[in-house]
Amino acid sequence: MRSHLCGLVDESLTGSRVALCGWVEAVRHMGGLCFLDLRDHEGLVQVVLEPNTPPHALAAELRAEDCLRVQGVVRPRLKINEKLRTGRVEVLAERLELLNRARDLPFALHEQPGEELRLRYRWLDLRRPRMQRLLRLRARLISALRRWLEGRGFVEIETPILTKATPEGARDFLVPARLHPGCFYALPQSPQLFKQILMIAGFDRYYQVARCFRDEALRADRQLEFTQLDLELAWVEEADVQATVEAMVREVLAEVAGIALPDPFPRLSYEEAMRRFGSDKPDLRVPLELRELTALLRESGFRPFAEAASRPDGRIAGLPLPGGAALSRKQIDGLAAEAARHGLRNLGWIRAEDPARGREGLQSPLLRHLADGELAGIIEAAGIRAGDLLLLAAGGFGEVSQALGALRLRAAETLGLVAEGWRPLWVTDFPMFEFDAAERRWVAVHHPFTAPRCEEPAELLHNPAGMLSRAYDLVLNGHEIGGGSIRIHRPEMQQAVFALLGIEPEEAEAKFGFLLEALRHGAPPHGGIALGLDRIAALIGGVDSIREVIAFPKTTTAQCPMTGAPSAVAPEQWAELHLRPAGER
RNA sequence: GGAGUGGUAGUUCAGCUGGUCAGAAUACCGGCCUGUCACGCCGGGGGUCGCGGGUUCGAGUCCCGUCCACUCCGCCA
Repeated sequence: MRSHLCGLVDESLTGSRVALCGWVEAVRHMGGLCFLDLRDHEGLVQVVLEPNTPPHALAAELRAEDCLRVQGVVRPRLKINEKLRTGRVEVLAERLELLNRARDLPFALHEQPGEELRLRYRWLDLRRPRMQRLLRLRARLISALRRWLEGRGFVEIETPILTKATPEGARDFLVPARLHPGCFYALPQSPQLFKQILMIAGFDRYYQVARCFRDEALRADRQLEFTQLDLELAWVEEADVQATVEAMVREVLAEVAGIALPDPFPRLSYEEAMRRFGSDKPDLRVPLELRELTALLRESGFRPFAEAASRPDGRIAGLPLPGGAALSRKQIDGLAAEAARHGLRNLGWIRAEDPARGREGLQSPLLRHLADGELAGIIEAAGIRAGDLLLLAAGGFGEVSQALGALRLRAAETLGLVAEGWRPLWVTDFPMFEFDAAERRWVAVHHPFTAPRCEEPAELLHNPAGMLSRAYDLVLNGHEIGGGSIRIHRPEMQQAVFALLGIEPEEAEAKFGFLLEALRHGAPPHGGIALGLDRIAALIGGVDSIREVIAFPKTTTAQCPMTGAPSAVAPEQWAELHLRPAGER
């Protein structure tokens, strides 16, 4: 009612009698006149009380954030303040009704309190125009996605929240099963297996706005529970899924946020992404690229370079920063610290005053270690010009790539090189497995249900290290907003993957028997994707944290300042669930 | 599990190498103000300096521990 009426109050109603509800944003007195700013979600509506009218007595008692109903006549305003968006409408009040009195608030709505306070008093925080905008944007996004999918034959099917624990992947949230002592349900990390079952069940275009749960550390872009747009299609290959998702994302983001995305999205292999950008989710708004120096420095007289270049997995790479010579020593140290955070102990750099003068035109702690030819080769290979700075890293491929990838982003920000706009891309050709050195076994890069790039299980078993998968990630401006794959639809291949992951046949039957059995009943080829709705909403809303687009998020210690969750429960509840508090026997 | 930054009035913050450092703005309370819109002017109240311990003649300040918030690494199939 409030929004409805407020929405109707505009200048076209001049002279009309209206009733509207809202919070009193501010009360101002000027002689016998009183001005109230009544706030709806769009902004402020001004209410005027003239001297000595009955409502005035009440108005004198009002304070900010009281809840009020006003009846009166809309009249032309005398002044307008475009900057503050107030004074758009003036209502001469005939009757004021105080619906609910507000006590002093812990913070004024125009103030900028810390995040903990905002979360504790989330009902106040959410009243503010910024949060109204973000949550309404999120709602429009989800609504538009649903409409798009519904229009193309996708069926939304709900899958269980209480389900079965999965052995791999993230840590599960477990729910004790009262009716089955010692047994637990798990909250889903994703509806992955259910949607594959739905493909086998003949729902060949499924989607779900699905809440997912992972008991892992929280971050600006990670919450314990988050929302995926989960999709799956039968009888498809990579290009089909990608074309569908691309069209959906392109059309929906244009509709809800006026964002124009390229058609088609560029594709980049995982290998090329790591080589050129040092990341599997490169931000293409940044015009910087890594340069390969490994071969050039294989014979270097500088031991660290020669050693790194001779390692089988070694890499020496440079990151040229145009105009980077202007960076201060302190700023370079800051970049080195960033590299250290990503596991790179020594960051080399060469500052190019005038590379045409050879060694004389360069500044670097490395100068005395490198021969003239090497220096010239590096400058040439990296494309260094006067005024540039070259960052250098040597070591293992992953370590060097990741560190320079992080520096690429950091330096671009420092140098103001991040372009405006929206740059999506697909990252494809991921490896099927990577070797976990600590646990000395293969682990799935995507997940164990992802199809490999081969037809026969024997091929996979013969070459797990070199096998690529049929997975793909969707990246937007350096953020992974979705990941998916073509799935395994033959039980023999699924068993081969389980075997490579060290899951014994009996274990596989116990944990995934239902999937293997379903695959044996004529499973069609299928594939899909899951998009991170929180991340997409945050991106198009222009905010840095998904907490800003979640109504009631958790803090980084996984607590809710508003409700106090999680909290202790009574001993009777422990007993009922066949549990004992830690420490008791 | 690890690293970093922060925690001082309701709120946002200042407070240097330990010694009038208990401060500002805003909010709140009282008074004044006939077109205000973060109104303005005058006056007033308000703090366990996150918590615990230590060093010192003396700690908001230094040290140790701890809790909380945020960022990052690990982790997130």
